[in-house]
Formats: sequence, structure tokens, C-alpha cells
Amino acid sequence: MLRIASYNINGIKARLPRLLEWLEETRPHVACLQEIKTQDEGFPASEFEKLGYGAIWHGQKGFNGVAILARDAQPVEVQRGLEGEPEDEHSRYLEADVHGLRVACIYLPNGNPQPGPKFDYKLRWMERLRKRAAQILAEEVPAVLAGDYNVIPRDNDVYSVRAMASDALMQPESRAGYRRILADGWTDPIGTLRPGGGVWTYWDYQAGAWQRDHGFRIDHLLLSPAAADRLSAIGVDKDHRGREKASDHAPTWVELRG
DNA sequence: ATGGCTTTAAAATAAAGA
Repeated sequence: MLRIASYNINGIKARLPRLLEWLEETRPHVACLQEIKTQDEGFPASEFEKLGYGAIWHGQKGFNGVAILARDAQPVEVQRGLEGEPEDEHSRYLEADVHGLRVACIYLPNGNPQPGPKFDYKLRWMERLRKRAAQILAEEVPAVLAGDYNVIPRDNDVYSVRAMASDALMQPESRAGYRRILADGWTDPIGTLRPGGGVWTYWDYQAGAWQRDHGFRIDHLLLSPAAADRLSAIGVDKDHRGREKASDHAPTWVELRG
């Protein structure tokens, strides 16, 4: 069994004790981290080594930034960044081979406010991701595209459709971009196994959202056909969202046989 | 709520997040 987790940690410096605690408690085989919010020099690789995790990372000053951790293994980098906009300097994509899988770590742009240039960038970035994802599909390898997609795929993936109606996360264009990736051959295992919705991966810091369970599902792990054939379990480590100094996201994971 | 927190960067506020 392999467990692959996605976790938007909202700052690796502020979150390090919580992150190490989560790794020790749950021991995922692969952990894709988003919003590390540090330059490459500030990445605490030695802290992960102590726990038996190898790592690669793609940092940036102040915001964004992604990393892939692997238990008792060193991820072999395949690609960083997406093609199509050479002037795009955001650190949002990192891809590696590890534990017999192709793993992509994704931090899709938020896109707010919409409409506007940030929303346009989000939609373009989704199409750039889709192109890369199609190349991976063509390789016919077991693959997981894990990350914070900043897309609420369906109305039952949010606590209140009305409250979020004008948000970039659930605009028809955002959902259509996500659906196009699925239509190419990727599977959303949580969406498939929980057709009734009600699974949240994010709760805002504001307005008592956690206490009221006002959440939504935006962290996704898309599976290639060869990976989907091996799916054995899904989950969200919800209790980690409720701890002191927690990220506003909860770790989200899939388990694959073999 | 066009921002009720939170983090980062950096020196008091401002950007970004979702």
C-alpha cells in the first residue's frame, strides 16, 4: 500500500512543528506540500531527513512554493514549472518519480478577484496544466496529480453555494477547466467515492468557519487510469485542521494497492 | 463584510490568500 497526501501548509516556517507532527503521526509515503512560502535556501530539508523523508522543492520569496516529500526515498525530479508562459515566475508546479509513481505537486492560482487578470491567469494556468497532464497520460504510467486546485468542483463540495457564488473557486469557467482535465482520462477519487459531497479540505480562518464547519473541497488528487485501478482508500486528516497554529487546509490523501 | 484571520516581508503597513 502507498499513501499519497496533499497538504497546503500555508507557510513552512510557521507550520514546521505541526508539519513534522503530522508526518510522524501519519507517515505518508509521499507528501505534496503547497504554499511553502519560502525561498529555496530556507527550506528545512534536514528536519525531514531526520524523519526519514527525502525531498525536492521549488520555492519563492514570500508566497507560493511547492515541495514533494517521500518516506525512505529520494524523489527524482522530472519537471518544475509548466510550459506555455516563460515570463511566469510563480512556483506552483513540481513533478517527480518516486515509489514507482509519477507524482505532480500542484498549486493552482486562486483567481480572485474575478473577473480580472488574476482570474484570467488561473484559467490559462489550468490549460497549461491540462497539456502537461495529457503528456503524462500518454506515458501510461501510474500517476497522481496532487494539490490545491482552488476549484470547488460541484455544488455539494461547499457548505454554502450562495456564500461562495461569486468566488473564483466555483465559477463555471473554473469548473469547466477542471472537468476538461477529468474528461481527458483523470479520476477524482473523492468525488467519485463520495457522490453526495460533504467532504471538506479547507476551512477559512475567518468568521468561525472551522467551528461552524463552513468548509469546502479544493484539494484534489487526480489519478491516471493505472493509478485509479489500484485505489483502495481516500481520506482527510480533519483533526489536524483543529489544532493550535494549524493551516487553513487539512491533509487530503489516497491509498493505492501494491 | 469591498474582509471578520493568518503568513510573509520587513519595520508600519501591504500583499496575498480563498
